[in-house]
Amino acid sequence: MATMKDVAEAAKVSVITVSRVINMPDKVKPATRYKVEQEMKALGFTPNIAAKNLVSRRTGIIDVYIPESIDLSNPFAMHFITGISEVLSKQMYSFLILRNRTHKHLCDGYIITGLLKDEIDDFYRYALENKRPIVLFGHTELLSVNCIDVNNVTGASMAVDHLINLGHKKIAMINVDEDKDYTIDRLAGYHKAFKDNGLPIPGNSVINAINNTNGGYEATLRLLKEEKFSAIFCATDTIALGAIRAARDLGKEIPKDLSIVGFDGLGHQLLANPVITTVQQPVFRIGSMLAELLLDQINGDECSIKKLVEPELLDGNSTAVIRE
Amino acid sequence: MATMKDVAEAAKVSVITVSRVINMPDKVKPATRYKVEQEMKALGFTPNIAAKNLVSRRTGIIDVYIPESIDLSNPFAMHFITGISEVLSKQMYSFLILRNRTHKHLCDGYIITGLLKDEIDDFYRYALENKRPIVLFGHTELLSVNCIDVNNVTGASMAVDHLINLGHKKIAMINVDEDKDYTIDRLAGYHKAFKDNGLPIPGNSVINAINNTNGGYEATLRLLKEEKFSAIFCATDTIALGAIRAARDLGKEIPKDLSIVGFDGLGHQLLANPVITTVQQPVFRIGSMLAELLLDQINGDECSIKKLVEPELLDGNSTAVIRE
DNA sequence: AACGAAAATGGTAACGCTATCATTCTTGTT
DNA sequence: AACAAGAATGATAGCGTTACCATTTTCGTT
Repeated sequence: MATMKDVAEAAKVSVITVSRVINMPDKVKPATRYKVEQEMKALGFTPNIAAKNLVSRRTGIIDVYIPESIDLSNPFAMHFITGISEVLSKQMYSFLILRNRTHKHLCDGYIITGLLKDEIDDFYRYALENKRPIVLFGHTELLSVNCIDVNNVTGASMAVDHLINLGHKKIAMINVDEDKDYTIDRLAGYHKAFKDNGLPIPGNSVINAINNTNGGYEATLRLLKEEKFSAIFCATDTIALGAIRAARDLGKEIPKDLSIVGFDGLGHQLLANPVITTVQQPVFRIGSMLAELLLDQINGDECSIKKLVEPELLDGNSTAVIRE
Repeated sequence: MATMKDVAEAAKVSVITVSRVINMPDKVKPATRYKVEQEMKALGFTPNIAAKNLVSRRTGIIDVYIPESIDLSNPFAMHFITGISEVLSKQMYSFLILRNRTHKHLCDGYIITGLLKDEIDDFYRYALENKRPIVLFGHTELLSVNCIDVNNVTGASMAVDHLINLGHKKIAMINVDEDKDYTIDRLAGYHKAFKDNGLPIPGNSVINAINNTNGGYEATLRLLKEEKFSAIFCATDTIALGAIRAARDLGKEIPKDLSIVGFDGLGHQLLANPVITTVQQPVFRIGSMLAELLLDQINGDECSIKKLVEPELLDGNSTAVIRE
């Protein structure tokens, strides 16, 4: 493997000039630069990342924390990771997907997602100690943690708006049974839609469930036993899946007898029946934005960004105009 | 950040002894080892990977080549990557997903997938030059390339067997229009099933298609125009999706009028109707096996392994007993 | 107690790169 | 032609680890 020394000898310059051709080409006279570049090509020179990292005190690795509760095999997670990967690999960074917080490891920065408030605080302290920047998919008030989140409030309100526009008034919500920002915000969006449309916020219409298909299934059974709802807004697509199964088991046809909207945009609904109407999070874009933000921070940009991106309503066929 | 020197001073030993505690603990007297370990904990010492890599001439990075033609967002790809990630991160290796072959980059080894025969040859030459091991998801006769592949022959024959057992005799196949090992093998498996069941291999029953839903759609229209088939074996689930749409557009009910089997196991068919009967590849396991094999090779094991893993038939409801 | 072999430990030089400061070469101005 | 100021280049040290060889310690044997 050719080193800078080899290139330097071949081009009859010093190693440091070769280094400059790579890192600050403007500082090298065009003629010298050309000669060096020719020799680099001829020798098939590739810089040794380990050496570079050693001297610049970097590892070249970004830790991506995704808790085990998030299924990596769903397209939602994958798009996110692909977005990150796209940006990082261009900058010769590589990344490690870590599944639990105890797996501590030296890296240049963290992309974290899906953690609870106090977990983020822990992380923040740990990262501050090591002077490593953090970016977060989500939201926190902690300084020097750049965040990007989907606007869960407007997202949820779009979903419920859609139902209201179809004539629904008795709209229930199945929320996720966890104290996270997104659950609070989606609930707020649910309320907002009623308010925006000049409707009273219904009582006894929100029920909590564990975020899996079973949770959605059972919540729906409970929900439809007591009150008569014509539509359900599910805080996640996974819950919506369970809701649809439960409704069918109760003999209801979807969307004729019951409209259902989800949230997330799991994708791959190719042969699904019904295709769930859902609020899609642009996770690919969020992943790449977070990676860019993190690299900026690593390179010394002291910006503090708390950004919300707007999701999009994907109309499927799990919703219909209410029957009179 | 604490270095070995700090630990050495604190424990009143030399740096090299600290190094030995980490890399060859047996060579250090228990009392010394204990003292060093205590100090490592107290100082929160983590070895500097860059320095380790520099001196041991490694990069700590594995390049994973997945051609752009493979959609990273499908669960199939994701399980594969997760399998790789699981193994590598335990050994403090990290990985880069590369999407085209021109993106050449120094690494400790390659995991490659989805390449054509001559592309593998190219790769092989390049990797040999750099003395970097390769493992392949697929098959090749090249020495020192360890391969793991799904047994596409038995997989395809399982699928067709299943149809034959349901009473089907006029079984068509839609194969992928590419000259890859898996297409050849799945075709061979199709033939094998007839032979195993003592049936004659039908003529004019195999048609090629581009590997996407449109390809499957159009191939099915062509197929059903001429001959009367009661079942179709699709070489991929993606083609099967298109086939189902085409059949429906021709007014056929599935599985009543036409049985369809796919191959791959894309997953996430939660609300799908029908759920495609398919041959599932254990991609997670293949990913982790490949990663382990590669690490073994990097550590000097000169083993040559060409292994086939057996896929599994997942029964959905896109197949039914033939109507008389 | 003296000796030798084996175990345990240490000193020093790399690994390939960049930072820092020093030196040489250009160029424009008087 | 002389000079200053800036551009271009170079010499050297050091990043944190391991490899190699040298030295010291330990322990059983005579």
